[in-house]
Amino acid sequence: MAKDKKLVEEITPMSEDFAQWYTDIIRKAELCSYSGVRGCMVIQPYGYAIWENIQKIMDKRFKETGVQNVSMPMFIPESLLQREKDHVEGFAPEVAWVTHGGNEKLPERLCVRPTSETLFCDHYSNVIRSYRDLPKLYNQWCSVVRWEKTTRPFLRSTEFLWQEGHTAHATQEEAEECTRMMLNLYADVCEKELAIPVIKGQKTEREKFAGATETFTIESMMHDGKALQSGTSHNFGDGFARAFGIQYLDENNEQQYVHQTSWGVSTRIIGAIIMVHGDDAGLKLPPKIAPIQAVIIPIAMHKDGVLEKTKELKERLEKTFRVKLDDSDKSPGWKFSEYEMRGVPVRIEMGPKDIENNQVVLVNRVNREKTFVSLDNIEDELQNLLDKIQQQMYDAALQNRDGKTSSAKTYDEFKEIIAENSGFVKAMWCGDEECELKIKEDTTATSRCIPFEQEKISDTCVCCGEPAKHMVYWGKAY
RNA sequence: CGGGGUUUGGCGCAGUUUGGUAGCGCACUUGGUUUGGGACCAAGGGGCCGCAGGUUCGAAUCCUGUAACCCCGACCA
Repeated sequence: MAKDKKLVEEITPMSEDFAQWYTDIIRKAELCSYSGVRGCMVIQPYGYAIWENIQKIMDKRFKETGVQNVSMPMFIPESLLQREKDHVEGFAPEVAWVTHGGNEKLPERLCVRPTSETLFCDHYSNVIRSYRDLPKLYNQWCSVVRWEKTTRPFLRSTEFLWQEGHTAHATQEEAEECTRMMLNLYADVCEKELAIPVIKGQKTEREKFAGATETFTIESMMHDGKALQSGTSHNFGDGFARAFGIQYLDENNEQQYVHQTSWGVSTRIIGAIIMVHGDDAGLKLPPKIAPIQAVIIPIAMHKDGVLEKTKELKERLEKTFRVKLDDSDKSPGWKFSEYEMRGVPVRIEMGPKDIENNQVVLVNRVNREKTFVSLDNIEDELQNLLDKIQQQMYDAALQNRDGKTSSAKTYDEFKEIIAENSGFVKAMWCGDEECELKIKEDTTATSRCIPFEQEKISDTCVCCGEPAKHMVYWGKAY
């Protein structure tokens, strides 16, 4: 259709330039815009509303597991940051420093938190005395700052919003269990609420968090086949506890070190939602987190009491759903495209013909399928359609991922797949960091994770041919 | 931090080669006609040409410096 052409002019087609498509979507849908500070973005109302919905869902789930919210300072004294060796080495290159308070030079410079392990540890060392004080299950919603070399909206910005959970436990088993539980929680939120299928697994030594004994991750695949680490959960063992002196007296009156975890999900997940679900017409938002679940478009709204009827419908539906009525004097066609671009899952058209027949038209954002439904049971029909869309989006994302996942037995095969079509490659690995590095140098692909669900592709490492220890997902990543 | 590109009303661009005081489309405002896939007519408003120096009677245009953004690599959520 000729009109469709005009529509896509404003959004670069994915197939032409995926990166430009991503930037176009963000700008056109008004998710965020650049600010006066390099790499820092203004998250606009529509983008922030998505974050708020994710927050609500996750916060509720955290609390169901006994987690409490707290707020930590945004500054970390340099000496505190340096307490744990691996941690400071990991983060020091990318921290911002505060050197002055007013006109006075500070006696010790303060780092703007890149993550808050050290603050939580310092606090825990002050408040934990007895096994009766454990576990501590804290979380905070905040922003952190990392002076990244290159930035991209949502995916990598200098300052970003996230939640960081930090827990302290009496035993290693408890900490390990918590680490896995939170990873499962993240995976469940991604799959059930955001309609993003994920692969759960463990990061290799090389890819794990600075200071952790083990890092678990959920990896998702974007529409272009690239991987995005979408959430992580770390087990710290007692490493931080030893560095910060976090000890408690156990039941036998003996001093013990606590075992800790931390886990986080950031606004990067919004980037995942955009890149997993979107298409050339714009965003597609999963109904469960869409700020607007259905938009009502009046047709010929100055005729036959259309406007009044659509207002009535809005008041009726907003008791159950997040709905918007667009009664601006833009043409209906403009509105159709606009709300598709903004990813609103369902469009409800209501015009004189519909009013005459006591019906409305529901249009599915995923496939533009139209259904005529009676006003009598509109609530049920809308709920069914939203559920259906949620499922369709998950299925489509899963299909895309599976279609771009392959396995390789030989190194030539491996290199060929990575070079031709980006995506996940399942291949065996000997466990040696040398091979990981070589693969990265040869192909730019990195180990995404050692999945919990192992398969045996072959007996030997895809790179060096030595006996294999694990099956690993490899891929190019954001 | 390396290699490449861009920067001119809100957005997208032309103008730069050959210096002469800024233009187009969309968006915006007002009025009217419209409305089932980005409507039409008419009248308006809006730009220290990224920033700082320099050359010149005169700079968006030439020279120097600098910043931001985008893409490709190295580092990360």
